[in-house]
Amino acid sequence: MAARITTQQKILNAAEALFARDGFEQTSLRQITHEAGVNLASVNYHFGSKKALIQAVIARYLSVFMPALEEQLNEAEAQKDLKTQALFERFKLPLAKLTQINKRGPDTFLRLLGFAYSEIQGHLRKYTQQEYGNVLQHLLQLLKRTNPHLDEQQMFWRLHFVLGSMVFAQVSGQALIEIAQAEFNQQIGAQDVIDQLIPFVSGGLENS
Amino acid sequence: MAARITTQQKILNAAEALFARDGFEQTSLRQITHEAGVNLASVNYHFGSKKALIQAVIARYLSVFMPALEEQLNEAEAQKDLKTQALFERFKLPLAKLTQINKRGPDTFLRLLGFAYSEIQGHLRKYTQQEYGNVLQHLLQLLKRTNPHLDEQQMFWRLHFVLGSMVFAQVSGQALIEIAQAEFNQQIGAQDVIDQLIPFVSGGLENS
DNA sequence: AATTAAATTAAACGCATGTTTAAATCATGC
DNA sequence: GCATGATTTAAACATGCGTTTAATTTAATT
Repeated sequence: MAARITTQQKILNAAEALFARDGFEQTSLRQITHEAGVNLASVNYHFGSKKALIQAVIARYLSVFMPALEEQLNEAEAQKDLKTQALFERFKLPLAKLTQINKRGPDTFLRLLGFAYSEIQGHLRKYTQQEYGNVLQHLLQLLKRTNPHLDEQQMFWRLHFVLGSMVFAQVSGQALIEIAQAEFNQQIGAQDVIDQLIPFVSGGLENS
Repeated sequence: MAARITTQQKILNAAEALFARDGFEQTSLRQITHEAGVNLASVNYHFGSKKALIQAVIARYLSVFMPALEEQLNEAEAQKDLKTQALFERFKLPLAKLTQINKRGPDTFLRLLGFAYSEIQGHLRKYTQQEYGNVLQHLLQLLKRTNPHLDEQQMFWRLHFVLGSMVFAQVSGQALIEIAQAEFNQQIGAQDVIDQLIPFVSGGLENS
C-alpha cells in the first residue's frame, strides 16, 4: 500500500513546481489540480486551504534542509580557525540533499523561500522561528565568532542582506541564468550561482 | 491654472504609496481610486491600463533619479584612485533627491524597484535598458575600473547580487526596520539601512 | 451664450479566483 | 457481501478584479 502516489503527494509535487516557477499568488489551485490530475476540491479536502498548502510545501523542504544544516553547523562548531566563507560553504550540502525530494529540489527550495519571504511576510517568519529558531540562532552565533569586529546591529543587517542576496539570486535566478548563458555562451546551473554567491556574501559580511 | 492637483497626479500619488506598501499585483485599482478620491474608471481614462499606470509611477522616479546618478558618475569618473565603496556612496545623493517627488520618496522608489524586479520581470527591464542603458553602462565601466581583478562573469553576477541586496533590503525593509527598532531600541530610517548596506555590497563586490 | 471637446461618473461586463456543497464512488472492516 | 466511513467528483457560490460603456457634468472655444 506504499508504492502508489497518493492524491496529497500529487498535489504537493505539482504545487511546489508551479509555486517555484510563478510564485504563490500567481499560481491558482486550478492550475495545480489540473497539473496533478486531481479534482479541484481535493486541495481543500486534504489541506484545508491554499495557505495551508503553501505551508505544507515549504515545510516538506524545511524538514529536510534544517536538520542537515544543523549537522553542518555542529561540525563547523568544532572547527578551529573557522572562516566566514567556510561557514557559508556549509550550506551547500544541506541544499544538495534536497534532491531526495525532487531532482530540482535545491532550485525549487530557494525559489520558494524567495517568494515566501516577499509574499507572505509575517506568516512564514513565525513558523520558521518557531520550528527551527534554534538552528538559526546557532548560525548567528557562529557568524559572530568569525566576525568579532561587527557589533550586534551591523550583524543584524548584514545577515539580512546575505539572505536577501540569496533569495534574490534565486527569484530572479532563472531569468539571470538565461541572460548569463546568452552572454557567456556556456551552460550555467543553480549550483554555479551558489558558487558565485558565496564569495560575495562572505566578502560583504566580513567587510569592516 | 497650475496650483490645482489634477486627477492624474492624485492617482499617481495614491498609486505609488500603495504600490510601495503592498506591491503591484496586490494593489487594486479600486484601492487606488478610493484612496485618491477619484472615480474607478479614471485610471483607464488617463493611463489606459493598470500596467501603464505602474510604468508611469516608476518612470516619474527614474526621470529624477537617473540624471542625478549620471551626474554623480561623471564626477566619479574624474576622480583619481576611485574606490568601490566611494562609488556606491554616489548613490546616496540621487536617492535623497527623490524627496522632491515625495517626502518618503527614497523609500518609495527602492521598494517600487524591488517589486518591479520580482513581479514584472521582463517588461521593466527592457524599458530601463532602453531609456537609461547608458547610465547603467557607465556604472558597470567604473566598477570594472575599481575591480580589475574580477572577470566579466564574476562582475555580472555580483552586480546582480548587489542589486538584489538593495532591492531586498527595501522590500523587506519596513518589516526589518521594525524588528531592528524593537531589538535595538532606537529610531531607524531608510537612510540608516543604506548606510549599513553600502559597506556590505562594497565588500561583497570587491572580495577576491 | 451656444457649441464642442474633455473629464467624470455610476453601472455593468466578463472573467478568474478560493471555497463550499451535496451527490457519487471507492475502499475497508465486520 | 454489506454497511460504513473516506475520498473523489461536478457544480455552484460568493467575491474581487481590470476594463468598458454610455450618460452626465465640467471646462474651454467660438
